[in-house]
Amino acid sequence: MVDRQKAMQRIWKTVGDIPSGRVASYGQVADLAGLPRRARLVGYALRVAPAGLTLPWHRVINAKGMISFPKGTDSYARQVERLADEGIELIGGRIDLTRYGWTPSLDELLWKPMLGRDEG
DNA sequence: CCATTGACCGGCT
DNA sequence: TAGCCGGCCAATG
Repeated sequence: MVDRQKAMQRIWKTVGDIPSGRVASYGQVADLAGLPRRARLVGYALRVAPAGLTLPWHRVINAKGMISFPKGTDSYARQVERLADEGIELIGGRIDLTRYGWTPSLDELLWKPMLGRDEG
């Protein structure tokens, strides 16, 4: 249906739509990008993303609410720090999805501005 | 072409 | 919380 390249572009766009202070799972990003069951492709797309493309990759975590990089790696540390900068903290290595999980409204799905939204 | 390896997911124990 | 399993899809040897 969708070319791999096109699919990845959709993924990059969707990731770019995740508001600051919120997180989305790989599966959720795939779903919002119109690519159900393609969570793994999201991970791949982020990995091969062009260096010139600045994406909020740190806002993408796995469905368990945990960072998918092995703990102790530099990547893991960077992600934790970036999340902390946005007020997102880990408790027991996990992020509270009910609190920080991105729940895009219909408006957000239709017109996709990069306006930050106030958070509770 | 088969096997292995991922920035994954959901269900079950 | 932690582990195992089957499903999923793309890249690599």
